[in-house]
Amino acid sequence: MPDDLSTGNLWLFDTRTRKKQMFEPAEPDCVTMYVCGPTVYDLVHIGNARSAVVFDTLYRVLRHQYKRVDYVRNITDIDDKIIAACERSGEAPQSLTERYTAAYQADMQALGCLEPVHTPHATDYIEAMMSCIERLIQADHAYCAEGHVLFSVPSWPGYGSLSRRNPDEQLAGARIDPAPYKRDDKDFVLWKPSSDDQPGWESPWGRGRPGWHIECSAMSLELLGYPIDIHGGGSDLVFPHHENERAQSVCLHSGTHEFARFWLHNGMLTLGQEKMAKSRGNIRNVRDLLAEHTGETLRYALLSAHYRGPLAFSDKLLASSRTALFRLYETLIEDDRLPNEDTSGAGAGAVADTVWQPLLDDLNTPRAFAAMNKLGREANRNADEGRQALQATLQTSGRLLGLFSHDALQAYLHATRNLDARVLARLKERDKARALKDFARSDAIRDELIADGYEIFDMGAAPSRAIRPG
RNA sequence: GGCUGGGUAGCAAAGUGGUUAUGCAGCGGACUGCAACUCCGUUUACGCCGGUUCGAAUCCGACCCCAGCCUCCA
Repeated sequence: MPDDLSTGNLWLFDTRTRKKQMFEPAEPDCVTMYVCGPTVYDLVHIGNARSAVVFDTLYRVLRHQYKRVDYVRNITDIDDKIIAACERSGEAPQSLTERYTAAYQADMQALGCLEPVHTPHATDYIEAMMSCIERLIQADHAYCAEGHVLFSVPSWPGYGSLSRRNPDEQLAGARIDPAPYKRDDKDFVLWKPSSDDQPGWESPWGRGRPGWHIECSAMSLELLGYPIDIHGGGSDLVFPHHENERAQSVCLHSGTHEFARFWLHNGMLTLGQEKMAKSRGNIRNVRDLLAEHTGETLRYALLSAHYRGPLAFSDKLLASSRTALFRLYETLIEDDRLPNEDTSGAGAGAVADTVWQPLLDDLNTPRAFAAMNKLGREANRNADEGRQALQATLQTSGRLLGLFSHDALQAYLHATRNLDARVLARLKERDKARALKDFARSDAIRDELIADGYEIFDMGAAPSRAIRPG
């Protein structure tokens, strides 16, 4: 257990060493982080979003601590699944990938994710990939066979140490038929031939397209250099994707210099008892969820568990997240006004130490949330001076986690306070009836408004109010 | 079969040798004409069996169960 938390250092759990380690960038004040983004052949589901939200939160924490954070999240826009989707629908690949890239970016923005510093599209880096492949061939880590270029797994003894697998002990049977042109069953594709009707690029090995793993090696090298500080992604990418990516990248650098100083992996969302996955048909896509919930509700739900563990996703979770979040909104909103902000929009207070410390401890968002809830309660308990300071601290702390954005608060304010004339009139009527102690009448009006989805608040001597939390 | 993680109250989820996690839900109270909101209090816990210890949910050992990866996957 890190004793040095009090020193203000960030500790992160590294998949490769299976240890929580103190993080420091290789270059002081400049952090490089690469996170695997989506393959854009469909709308993303909430499980995909978890990865984006988790690493966005880490990005925010890093930005809070370091002057510069070069954060890259790629878009895979060349892939067999894209080709298959186009064959089914008849749509051109570029049109399909552009559509789903835009959808992804809109969805992630709705979830409060900041735009990464770079969002490279794989198809813009084909040259870089070919150059990597060429170098791997020259270094005898790759070979050509029947229009394919394959990475030779036995050529690098370090293979398997990220995912802690002994390649020889993996279940050999019941998999895809081992391609006859592979020297070793474990070898994987760097470049594969494309038929005339498939997307492809001319290369020294014929017209073809890159394998999945080489994309990330090439783009991270191109944009962030070598090595990088942090490589992130879902835990289902550890093997084979990150294992392969690491093998390629390390073999491009003499086979001895480590590629990523920290490997971070977020856990899976489960729906019922199973992992949420397209292949199981149990997905909830972000687009549909956003029709029923705010982006911040989804974000709160996704961050309510520690990023490395599984999270049981359900409508109940969303409902409780929404209630909890709206309660915090009400704590921040005073007299139907948004809280004060400084010019940067960061919020007027400082981040609470009780929120910050858990984040430094391997991004413990549940503990940070617990601290925020305590701040909120403390603020509600305080009538005056203390209240404002606590509100400011709460707001700034939430902002750090990508919550309480100006837009979200304003939208909430608008949605809950924007009462039509009929409702206002009924409220007034009810206040009048109450003043006359005509409670049968006042309660009838209240029941009517509640039936319409309003919550009624009596304010003592002041006029009563209604909001509609939706 | 190999490799990872898990099993904490109604639900979700932190914590990890002795001290309230937290949120939602429930219950009781204050407030209220009654409610709601808010606040205060509070009921349900640490898979099973042993062991170590003054003390274990937390450490050790065995066992049971669950999930993920080994094939595209966040």
